[in-house]
Amino acid sequence: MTELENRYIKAKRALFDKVHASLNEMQRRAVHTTEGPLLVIAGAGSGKTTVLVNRIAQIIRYGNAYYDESVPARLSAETVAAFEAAGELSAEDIEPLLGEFSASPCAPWNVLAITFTNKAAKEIVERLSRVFDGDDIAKSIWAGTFHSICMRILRSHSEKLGYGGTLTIYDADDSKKLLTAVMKELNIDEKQFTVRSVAGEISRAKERLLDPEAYTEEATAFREKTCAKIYKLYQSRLNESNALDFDDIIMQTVFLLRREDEVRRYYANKFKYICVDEYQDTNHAQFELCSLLASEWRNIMVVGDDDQSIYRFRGATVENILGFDSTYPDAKVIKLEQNYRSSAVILNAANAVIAKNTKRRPKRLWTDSEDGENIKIEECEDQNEEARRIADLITRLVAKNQYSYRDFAILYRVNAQSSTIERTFAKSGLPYRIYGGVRFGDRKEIKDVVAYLQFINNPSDRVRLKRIINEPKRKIGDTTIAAVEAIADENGITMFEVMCNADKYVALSRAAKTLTAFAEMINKLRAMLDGGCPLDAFTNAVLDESGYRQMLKDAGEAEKDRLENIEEFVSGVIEYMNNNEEPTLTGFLEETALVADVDRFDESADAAVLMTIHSAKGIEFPVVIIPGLEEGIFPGSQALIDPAELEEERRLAYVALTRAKKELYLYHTDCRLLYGRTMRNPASRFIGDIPEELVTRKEKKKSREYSPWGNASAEKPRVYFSSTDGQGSAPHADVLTINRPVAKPAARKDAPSFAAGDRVKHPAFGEGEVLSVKPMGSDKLYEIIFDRVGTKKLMGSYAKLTKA
DNA sequence: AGTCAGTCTCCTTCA
DNA sequence: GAGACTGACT
Repeated sequence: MTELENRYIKAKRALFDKVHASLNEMQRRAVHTTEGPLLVIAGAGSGKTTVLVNRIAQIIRYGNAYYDESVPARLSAETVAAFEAAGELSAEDIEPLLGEFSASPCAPWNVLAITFTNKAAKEIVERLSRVFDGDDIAKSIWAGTFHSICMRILRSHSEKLGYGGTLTIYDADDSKKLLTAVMKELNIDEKQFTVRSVAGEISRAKERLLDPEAYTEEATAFREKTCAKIYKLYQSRLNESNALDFDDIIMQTVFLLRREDEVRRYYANKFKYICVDEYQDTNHAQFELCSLLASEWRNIMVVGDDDQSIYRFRGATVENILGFDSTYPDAKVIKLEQNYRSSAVILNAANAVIAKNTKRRPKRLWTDSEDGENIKIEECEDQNEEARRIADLITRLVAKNQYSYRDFAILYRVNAQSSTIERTFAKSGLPYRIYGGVRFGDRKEIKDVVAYLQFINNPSDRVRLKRIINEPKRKIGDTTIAAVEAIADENGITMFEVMCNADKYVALSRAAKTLTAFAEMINKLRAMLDGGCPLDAFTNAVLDESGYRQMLKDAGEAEKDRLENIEEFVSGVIEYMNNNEEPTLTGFLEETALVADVDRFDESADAAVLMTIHSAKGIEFPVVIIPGLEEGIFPGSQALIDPAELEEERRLAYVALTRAKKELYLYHTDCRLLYGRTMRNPASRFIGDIPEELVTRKEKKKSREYSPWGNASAEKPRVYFSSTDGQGSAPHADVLTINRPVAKPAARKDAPSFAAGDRVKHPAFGEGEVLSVKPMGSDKLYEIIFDRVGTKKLMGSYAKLTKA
């Protein structure tokens, strides 16, 4: 290397260091390592997304310019002259020279970024738009979930797939329905083989890229052989309906790339740079997909944290991230261990808990930040006291103006824990939001309407046909449906074709009229669509022609919510039309299938957040509260017998602890009512793993005082905040006194009172209407239906209600 | 075909 | 303890 070249490289690197001056050393190294396989182990809160975004920006701006090999064979006369004039070139001087001849900048569409959630993909695109000051570049990179990327590939090569007509995606619910039908058809004993377990088995087979034939070959035990039979029929039923389940989307893409070498070469050449987020959550099929896509350029970067692998139960294999450097022996490994999120105390506690795992890459997070508050551990009598203490804590800290409600997150192991907490919060008027539960797209009415659209779009879809054929009621019962299906199978045609010609089949004579009427309606709607009817008008036509809307209207008050949801769905269609230049029904349906929820999680509301630890991954909160730290709950009961399961629970605990920025509160109880049973469990081993010097324990009140009714299941405590004067309607007068919160939420003696029918406003829940008022001592319990969040019960003196 | 009562199940979850 | 599901009855 000549003297000049050395000076050139030095100047070049100075430039890149300057561009990324805000990053730390390791982050910068990750951003600059653009060539070859790269594994980035990104600890919790270590700036993973920042690295990902900056690295993609670096690639698009400068290609492989950082690298020595990218020194031009001969520096141009211009550069040589520049060096001669300046002696040493500064960072600024080198930039214009760089782009011209040494770097090979990379077109954005040659970059592929794969994530697990739409939210993560969206965040990458948004942050890139900010870097490039506009959408154009950010929108042209291929960024998306595994499933959306695969659908994009599958769609472009549908002719090679062997599916005829329009593809349909079956969600977990549809798949289970089909599976139930298949198992019934094969006379499988439902006691011995639950749909749930068989669905899991097939899902795992697909994750391991075993098609029915390959799976059958592997099957030895009776159980596997039975599953093989089911899998075979299930898969052929999917094919008949032109349907893919979620696992198919990945598996069929891998098969396509393996089978069609020119397709593989096309994508592998196209994607010069590949980034995979949350690599610890990938399964075998996803691993294989990445390998195939990276097979030409081998510029594959994977980011993840083996300590945060918490999806083993859905097929993720930590081995992918643990073994990345043996899959790619030339891989560079960079660890991001500086944490920018949590206090030192929180971080040390998390380190101590995770250190007990054996299957992990050794690492230790560190931080520059201060020690911070000790971790508080509280022991309670039962889940009711636990919930009350949590409510008190939040109320107290908010009253001190230390935090707002939105700064608190209550993270639990199982959803069943949420109900007690929710009830307690509602009673004290403490604003909260629950994440999880029934999603918009999972609601029956939405699934029904989507099924109509799916069926019109793809009339071979049997599962959706069965869903809508008698909804609203058309007097087409199970017997008729079974007859139609049998005829379709015999003649190798679709059920819909049978229905169109129902009058020609003797077996259907009785139902022929209703069947043809249904078929005509579908054909009419199909014609509207083909005639270019806009999607929103079309959706409305479907709702009217099918009688679905009328059915809900007729039900009146009982189905008011559903009717509203349907109208919201139509708004969703309009939104899709506004966001897409060429809106199509197929496009809309695919988006609905792959985008779980239009984030209905209102981040702006000032309310405490309730969610499972799993759904909290990737989010941070100033104060994290973890209830239920008991053996058998967290770690869960299965973990007590299975060491691998225990390691997963430990990782889950690590994720939970590292969500906290400033303060951490851990709760455990002596006895707990869960799933209708009262249990007594010792405190979680994870509590014991935290070094004592980081902990402040809060003494339990003497149990005699706290539990006058003894066994929690013996008598249910009712209302604790029943009145401000102690004369309430609680079962025991002393209960009321003793259970009064240590620091009560600010009760308002002057609280305005409302009557049923009044419109009221709540700081967190928004506006609503009072449904009923029950006097409780000197206070009132309101049942209010809020416009946005539904019905809540609130105590008048605690809830900050105003007239709307 | 629809309703009601008894039965069963229950971890975590994204596409 | 709650919700989903099943099966018998009308």
